[in-house]
Amino acid sequence: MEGENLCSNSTSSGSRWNPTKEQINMLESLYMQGLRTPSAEQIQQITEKLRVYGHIEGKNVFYWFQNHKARQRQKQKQENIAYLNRFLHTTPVFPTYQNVVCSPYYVQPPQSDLGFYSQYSKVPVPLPGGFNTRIIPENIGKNKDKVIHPRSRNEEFDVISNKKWSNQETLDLFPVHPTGILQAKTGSPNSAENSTPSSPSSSENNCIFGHPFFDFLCGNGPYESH
Amino acid sequence: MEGENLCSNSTSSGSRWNPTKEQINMLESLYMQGLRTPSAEQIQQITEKLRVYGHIEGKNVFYWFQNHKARQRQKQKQENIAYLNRFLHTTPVFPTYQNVVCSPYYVQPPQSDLGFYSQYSKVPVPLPGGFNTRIIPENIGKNKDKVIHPRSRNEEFDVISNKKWSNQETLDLFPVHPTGILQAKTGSPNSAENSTPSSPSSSENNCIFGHPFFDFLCGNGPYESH
DNA sequence: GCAAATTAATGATTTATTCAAG
DNA sequence: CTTGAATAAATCATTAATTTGC
Repeated sequence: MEGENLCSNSTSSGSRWNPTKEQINMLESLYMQGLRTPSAEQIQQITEKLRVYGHIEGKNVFYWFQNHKARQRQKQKQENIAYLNRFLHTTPVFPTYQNVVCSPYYVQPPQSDLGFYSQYSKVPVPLPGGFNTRIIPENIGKNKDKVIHPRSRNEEFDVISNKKWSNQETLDLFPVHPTGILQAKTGSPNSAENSTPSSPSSSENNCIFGHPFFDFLCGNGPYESH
Repeated sequence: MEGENLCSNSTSSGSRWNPTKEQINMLESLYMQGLRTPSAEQIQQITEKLRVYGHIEGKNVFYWFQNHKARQRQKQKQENIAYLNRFLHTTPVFPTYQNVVCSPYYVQPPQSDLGFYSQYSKVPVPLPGGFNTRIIPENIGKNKDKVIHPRSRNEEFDVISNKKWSNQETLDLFPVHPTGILQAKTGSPNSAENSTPSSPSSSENNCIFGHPFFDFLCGNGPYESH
């Protein structure tokens, strides 16, 4: 607990970077400030700053952000799902919002990258039940499968959506009993957490607001092929 | 104020849904949690929950999310533009980050889908400088194309070590001394240093979460936690 | 109290996507 | 339609925690 700098590789030649507490604290601090994908310049500067605490290279900083971002995202996803489940299944009343709003559950995502652009932050999020069915008003109770097509997004409102709604089986994400609490905190990294590799996602759909549902839903026919 | 339930169409036969305050509050709450494009199941459940406050159908929920998402996006876009303008025209220096970070301008993107996919929330955030170079470790210093190889990690760090990484000119993002105080740098921003659209500076923001903020930036002193 | 044996974290790589150019 | 840049997702591998037997 004392010699902090005994850091990592100072001794072990250097198999892998082993950050010191100070380094971690600072990196987390930056992350919290909103930094997500530092540019080369930023990495460089950060690295130099952190070097006073022990050996470190730019790539370590780069990887740290990559990993941290990805893992925070996973954690957040779990929490969000848990929250939603609780909401849908147990809360008769809603969090009223006036006091709440910034729900604790949703802290992470602020993705506002401070200085980066985040390529795509899509995280399909495997919804438990056979969700992702079709959301159109009409279908709201039924399901269909129609895959739409990818990439035709528009700036304003994306218009498309590609998803594959398959009817999956109900994952047990949603607890049967309302009493489930979100203790979450997964325990095993090993197992596959996201079993669904590619669930596509879609985007916002088009729906034409003037129309009574249907057309757009079902009638997605025309979309260009990219 | 009194009869909340006089909700919508109770009177007008049913021309169109007229949400009650409670319904709106709840919908917004969900939206804030990150919900963007609820699945059919979710819509169904939400609808049932909200029904206690007045007439409502699944399609209403569906449309509400569609509209709300679109409108929020528009609003955000305007704000981003406004920010950029401010940034480009007035701030010579970089927001140091220490105080800044959670920029207000960039609030929207939180997109962490609860169960939705967020297509891409790209808001490229016009980075001023010509950042966005390449951040990969290899490149971090090197330029080239040496692609490292798959799994030959023993090799030491083939190419990756960043060597040339250091010759950049120091951007003044980070104060030179770890002990620096957070008075930000205000130094000289010459280059493109900005990658962070950050906040307007407002005043207080620093210490947030228990983290030291960039000590390293400002230099509050290293301390270890735990 | 150790140190081998397990398990949990997390650093480092690889692979797949996505989108923009050409 | 092809290719390259950028990065998210998945995976691999090593280190730190912890557990367990002595």
